[in-house]
Amino acid sequence: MIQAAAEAIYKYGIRGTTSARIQELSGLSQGMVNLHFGSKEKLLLAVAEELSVRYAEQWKVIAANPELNPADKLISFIEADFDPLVLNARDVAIWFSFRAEALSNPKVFPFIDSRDKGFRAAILELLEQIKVEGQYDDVDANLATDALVALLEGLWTDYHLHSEIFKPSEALRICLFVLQSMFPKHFSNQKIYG
Amino acid sequence: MIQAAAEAIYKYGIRGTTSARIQELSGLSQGMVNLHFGSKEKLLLAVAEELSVRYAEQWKVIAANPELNPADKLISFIEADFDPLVLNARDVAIWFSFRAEALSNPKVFPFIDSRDKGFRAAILELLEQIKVEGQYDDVDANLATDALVALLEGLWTDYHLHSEIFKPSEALRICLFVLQSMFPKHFSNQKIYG
Amino acid sequence: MIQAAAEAIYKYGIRGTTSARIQELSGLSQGMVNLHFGSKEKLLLAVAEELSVRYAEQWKVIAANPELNPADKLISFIEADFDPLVLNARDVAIWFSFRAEALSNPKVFPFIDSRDKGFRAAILELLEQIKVEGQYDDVDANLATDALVALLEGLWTDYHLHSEIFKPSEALRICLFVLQSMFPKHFSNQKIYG
Amino acid sequence: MIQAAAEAIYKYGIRGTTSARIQELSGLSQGMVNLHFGSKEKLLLAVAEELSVRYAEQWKVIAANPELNPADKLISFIEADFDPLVLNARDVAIWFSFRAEALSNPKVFPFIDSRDKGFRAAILELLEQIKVEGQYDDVDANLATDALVALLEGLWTDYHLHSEIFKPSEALRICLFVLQSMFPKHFSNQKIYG
DNA sequence: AATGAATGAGCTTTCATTCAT
DNA sequence: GATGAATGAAAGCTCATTCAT
Repeated sequence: MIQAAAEAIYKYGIRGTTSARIQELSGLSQGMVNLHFGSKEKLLLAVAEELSVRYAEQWKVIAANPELNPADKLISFIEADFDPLVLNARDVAIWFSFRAEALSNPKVFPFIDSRDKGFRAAILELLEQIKVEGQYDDVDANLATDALVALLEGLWTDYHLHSEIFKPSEALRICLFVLQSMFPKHFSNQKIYG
Repeated sequence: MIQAAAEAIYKYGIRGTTSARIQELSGLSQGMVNLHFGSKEKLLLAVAEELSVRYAEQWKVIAANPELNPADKLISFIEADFDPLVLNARDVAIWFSFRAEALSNPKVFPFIDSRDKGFRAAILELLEQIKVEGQYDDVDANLATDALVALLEGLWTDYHLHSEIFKPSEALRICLFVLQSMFPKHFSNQKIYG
Repeated sequence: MIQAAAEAIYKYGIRGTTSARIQELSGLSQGMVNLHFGSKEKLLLAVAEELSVRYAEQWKVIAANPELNPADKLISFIEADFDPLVLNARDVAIWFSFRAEALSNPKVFPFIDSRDKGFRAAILELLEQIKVEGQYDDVDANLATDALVALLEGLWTDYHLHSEIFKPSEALRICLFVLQSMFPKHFSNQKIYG
Repeated sequence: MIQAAAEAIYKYGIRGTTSARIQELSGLSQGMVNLHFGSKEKLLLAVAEELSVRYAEQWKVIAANPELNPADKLISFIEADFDPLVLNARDVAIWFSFRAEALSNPKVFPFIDSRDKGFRAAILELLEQIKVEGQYDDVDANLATDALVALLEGLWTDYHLHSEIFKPSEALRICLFVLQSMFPKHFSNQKIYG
């Protein structure tokens, strides 16, 4: 039913996501939504949570990998961000729907803000390691982190609006180009144009 | 009435923006929405258009200024992007509401996509000029443009979710830091930390 | 404005006859209806009255003609009933609209019932004269009157529903056929098939 | 609910038949109309259909009776036309309401025109048989049919406008009088005055 | 007298939710 | 637990009427 609700948000938008359409897409009975989730609103929150958990799980697996050096881990993070598991038209559309709801509906906030808490900290830690490794003394790791996080957000926005022409490989190149500008010793040319 | 509708979207979200609430916020009568806009939906489009036009006008004034050199013009673009005229809690919330609608409601798309068409071209032109000026031979102006546009988008997203703690000056620093990494001769340190 | 209202009833039906449509068809301003008629309802009554008066005037002119003998006067009555002045698609449609309203809206009743009062009496008088003239002893003039009046009503109904294929000459033949059956000496064959 | 809608049309006219009044008369909830009929308009069509079917069923039973000779069958037709099952104030009022709608709302036309198709053919067949039986060489069966059908229509109109004083027995006498005039051998005096 | 912007009661319809089965 | 007919609050919209100009 969470999938049906997700599909409904994607197809009809949050405003067009009615109980009837969720029911139609799920093939279940009318009463099911309220029986299992209490209300439509709670089902929508469950959709948000499902997305949030899926996104967090992915990068946490990478973060926990002891075999990767900081630069490779960072690239893995970025690649994961453009992985169809999380970056697909439906889920990104839902993500943006909840983002739009976040201000007027504080209950969804924790789910759509999940990037910010641990994710930013993980990026920051990597960039600080890279900074030390490469002796990039004039680089502010915090600024670089904010830049990278915002860049990823912006690329998701681009994907949301142009999912048909958006190329994940191109997005990756953009990120690597920025990283290369900041940390030239770690992110060499061939990785971008290879 | 456009203002009242905008306020309603901000306060109640797009889903909670009912005719009754628009009426309440405007202080006008029920019939006004349909009298002047034909339908609530058309009023919402008028809100989107108003935002779109306001945003476009601002950067076009800067683009048309012949006295600015490319680097200063670019900085003006970025500063304008964080100007309260366009970057304020209400309007950004509305912006995100329409972004979320864009996929399921193609009519709003032209208004929320306005950044992409002319704006990107203007940025690209500036970066190409800077590239030539500074002989940054290994910089791909297209990649840099995509990066900068995405960065601005991402910072807006950050503002949308954290408008109380977001500092425009910090956002500007992030942008300058990225530009400095790419075009060190043009965007010097003191501008960031000054 | 009465004409515009009549046109609206014809084009859109009584239910679809809104002030806006009357205004559009009249080319006048919104306020005119209330200014000159007090309310839309009163304008509709004026339409009914106009129709009623026009119908009554026509047969009364015939009734007042001293040169016609009873049989010819009766035929004139019938011919007048199928005259485009009263039997035209628009006016008959309006007639039926008000007939439908008559039960739930007693104010229109006098206008759409106008046939019954004087008209029936005039017919009865003619048939009684014809009966005496022709010594049709076994003909009940009252029955014949009711039959003829009902026949005319029924033919109007037929016209209302099939105005494109309805032929007034055929309707006249039907009436003459009935009259001939009742009063064979007065309404000869050749008049029907001539 | 069809009954409630019918009642509403009778009491308030088609214009006054609002969802609220149908609901009030039915004792059911607001949502019922749309739940079961999709829209108020479709419910009204269902009312028209119900009337149409009821009327058609009645005369078709008579038409299918092999025991009746043509003259008796014709009289049965006429009697059926004045039977309270179809000739009652409410249903005739509704009939006229839909007649008035027919021109501007083609969807109702099939239902209110049902008399014309099969009914006329059935009458014509009977009159042709009677004509042959009685050797009424100078009677045009088509004219007679048109006359009779129009007569019945006209008597319904009379009933619609004066249901309290209208006497079905009198209406029957009128019809028999006309038939007797046309086919004297088949429809004798005593049947009228008996 | 004439206008038409403005009004708001009342319309049809939608839809999340309930609850008897 | 599962169902879906039934509910009614609330939605968007229409439209006759008002009234300042």
